[in-house]
Amino acid sequence: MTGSTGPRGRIDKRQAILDAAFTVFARRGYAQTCVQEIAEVAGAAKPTVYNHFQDKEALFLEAMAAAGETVMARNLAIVDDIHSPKGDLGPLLERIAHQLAQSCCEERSRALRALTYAEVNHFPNLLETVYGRTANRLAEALAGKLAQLSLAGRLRTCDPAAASEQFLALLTAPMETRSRLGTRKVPAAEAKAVAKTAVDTFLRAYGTTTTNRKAA
Amino acid sequence: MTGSTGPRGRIDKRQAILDAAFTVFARRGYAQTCVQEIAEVAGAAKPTVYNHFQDKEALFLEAMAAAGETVMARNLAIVDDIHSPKGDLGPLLERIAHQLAQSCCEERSRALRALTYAEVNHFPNLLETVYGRTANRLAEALAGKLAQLSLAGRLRTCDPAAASEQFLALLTAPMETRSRLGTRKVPAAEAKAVAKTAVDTFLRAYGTTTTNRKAA
Amino acid sequence: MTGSTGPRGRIDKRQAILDAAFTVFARRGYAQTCVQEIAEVAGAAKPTVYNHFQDKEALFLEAMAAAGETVMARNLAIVDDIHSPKGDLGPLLERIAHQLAQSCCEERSRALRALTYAEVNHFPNLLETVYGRTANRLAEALAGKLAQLSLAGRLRTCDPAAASEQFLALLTAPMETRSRLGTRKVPAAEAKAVAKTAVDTFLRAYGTTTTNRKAA
Amino acid sequence: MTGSTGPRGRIDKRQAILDAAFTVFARRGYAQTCVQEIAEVAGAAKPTVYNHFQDKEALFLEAMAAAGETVMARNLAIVDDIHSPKGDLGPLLERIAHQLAQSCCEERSRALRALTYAEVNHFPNLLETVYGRTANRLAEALAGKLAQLSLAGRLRTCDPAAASEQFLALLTAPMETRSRLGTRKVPAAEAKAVAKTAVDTFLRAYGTTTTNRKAA
DNA sequence: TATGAATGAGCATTCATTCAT
DNA sequence: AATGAATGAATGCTCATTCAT
Repeated sequence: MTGSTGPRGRIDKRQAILDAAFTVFARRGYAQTCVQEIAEVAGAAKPTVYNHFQDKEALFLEAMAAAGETVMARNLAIVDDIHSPKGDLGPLLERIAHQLAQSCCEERSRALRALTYAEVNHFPNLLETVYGRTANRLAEALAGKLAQLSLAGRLRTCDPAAASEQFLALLTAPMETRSRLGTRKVPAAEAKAVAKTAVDTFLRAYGTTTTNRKAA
Repeated sequence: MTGSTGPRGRIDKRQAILDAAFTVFARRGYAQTCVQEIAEVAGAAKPTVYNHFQDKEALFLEAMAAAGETVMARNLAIVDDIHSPKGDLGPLLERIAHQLAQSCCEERSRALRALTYAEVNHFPNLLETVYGRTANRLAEALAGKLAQLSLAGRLRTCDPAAASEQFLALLTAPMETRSRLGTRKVPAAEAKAVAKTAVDTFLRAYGTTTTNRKAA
Repeated sequence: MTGSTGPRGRIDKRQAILDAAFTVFARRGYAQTCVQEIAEVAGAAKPTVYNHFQDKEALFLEAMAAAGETVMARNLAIVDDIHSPKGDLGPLLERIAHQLAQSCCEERSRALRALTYAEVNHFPNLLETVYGRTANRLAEALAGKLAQLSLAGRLRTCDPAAASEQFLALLTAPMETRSRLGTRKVPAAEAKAVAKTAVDTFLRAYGTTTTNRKAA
Repeated sequence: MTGSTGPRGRIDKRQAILDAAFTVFARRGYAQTCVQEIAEVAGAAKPTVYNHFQDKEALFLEAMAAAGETVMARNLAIVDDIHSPKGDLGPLLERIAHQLAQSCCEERSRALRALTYAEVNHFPNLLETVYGRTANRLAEALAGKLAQLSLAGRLRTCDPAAASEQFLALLTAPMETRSRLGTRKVPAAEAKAVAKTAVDTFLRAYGTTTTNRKAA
């Protein structure tokens, strides 16, 4: 017995609306999205949407924040796997890089970026609620890990923030191009190659002799 | 003598509308833009807009293509300045990098990217008419230059396309972050620092001993 | 007690819009009619019109069909009164003719004809949905009655369809002229005279000796 | 020498516009017609139309009047052929009837009727300038001829106006139906049959023994 | 005279939002 | 809480008409 459907129903409905909202916003953009379609996708009536959210703007911001939360959690989990390995650093970083590449190409992630980009003029809050909590947060987490590797002597002494920024740059920018702004699915092999090339360049720039790169 | 203003009126009006259109589309996004505002900014009446362009979509696409043309021309001109210098490669690349960084942060450039990103689902043509003619074209031009440097022994043997892709990645992605998706003007000093760091990493990864980097 | 006004509201509104639509279309013609005026006449807001009908075209077609339905019902009822009388056929036919003359001069009927005539090029469907269900249907019903009279020996043997066609022609065409295409109300006396002359000619052409016309 | 093309050109242009106007008005109806299309069909520019005619309304009225003139002339010519024949009246009337049937089915004629019908509310003048000069005028001319036949003893004593009215009614109303309001071309054979049936009924009602009908 | 260009006014249609149930 | 119905406010687009050449 899961209990009465009363309070549970509400929560589910609210969540369903949030999910539907992000889906439709992602598909059409903010202005082209009509609340009617969100309601339909959520399996609710239009007024129900307004019972849960103040208006279209609020719904958009909440849906974006929620999606940002999800994306960030996944990315942080990936980065959190970084540790100072006993052997080569390369394979570890490549695995991480590949996972991040996959993650940033996934639909929700792409939509989040596109919507933020498109609407940041109209909703400056997105910078904090979304960008700050995803891109920035990820860069910080990665910087932390890189600092540890640096202290452990596995990377040369450097500004971890800059290193993190460049690691992500070498990863995300090429993936963006390869996916044609997200309109094309990047084959796993290509994503792996991008990750490998990124790590290769990264280690050439930031590695130490103890990094034990193959090339060394 | 600039000639009579007679026939000029037409061309100027059309151009004025195109310019106004890009300005307003950049400010508001495609759907939030109303033709009325474009007309006002262009100093014309609404029907005049429709005399020159089929409809809002066509106007958007033409305005985007024109802006893409402009942006591309500037970027290509910057890259075209690359040559095999007698002395250090570093200063040359840093100058190029700085100019590109400035260029990609400039308003038109940013708006073009944001609008393409936001509307590529609705107007798949943008991929060709805008993205292909700006980002891709720039990457190709840079790859050509890097290939020459490689042949000249100033860069290690490498895949010039990959090198180009990474050079641009190290430049544009950090600038994107620093400018907070274009909502903040990046100080010249910061842009210069980004350029320097990018070139530093690039040369560590792709330079040769004859590159004569300071660090060497 | 007519019951709660709750669910009625919907049906009434829709009907009110249909009625208003026909009124305004009749007054102005299809293209000159603006939905705004229909809404006003119906006591509704413009979007309400669009909640009930797909678009202006659909509204027009439904309003025409509904009006056709009404007109047809009345005309069929009139014709249905024809029977084989014991005495003279003349008075009966004259009564019927007079009623039909009145009916086809009435505003709704005239408007239906005029609108069908005017828009049949743009809405070929009108031929079926309106013309077929009014003019044609009436002619068929009358033909049936005339066939019965013929079998009863009250009319000479003839093609009932042709007789029906001519009976109606003798009635409607003159009424059309007399009413100046519907811009003038035909006095009852004049309508009666038209009916009488029509029946007179009809019986001269189709009557038998047992018809017992005065002239006989 | 036909002289300079100056004044001639103007006249031709004006006529071309009038013709084009009627063509397009007939095709689309008054309100749906845009001056642009008239200009195109006439091979002129829009302002040229306004150089010749005050505005759209004036153009419409003139085009209608001109078309009415043409139609009337043809119909009067047909009726004018009626004379008191030596032999049977039937064949003569049938020939006349057939010609009138053809004439009233012809495109210009139909369009004139439909447009008058549709716009008589908006342009009451049409009643005089068009209807009066076509339908009424035709009925009068025919009445004159029938009066002569009556005096000549070839038709029974009667009200010639009523006889004329009914003759035309028996002709035009069925043709209207058969042509599905002008959307279908009535085959010559069918038109001939309608004419024959009309004349048959007419002579049964208005003929005399000297009419020498076959049936007699 | 004829015309390319420009415009004021208007209209169908959509949509976010609110009532009444 | 959820919804069918209703609406005020926009917005894209068209068209009759007028300038300026």
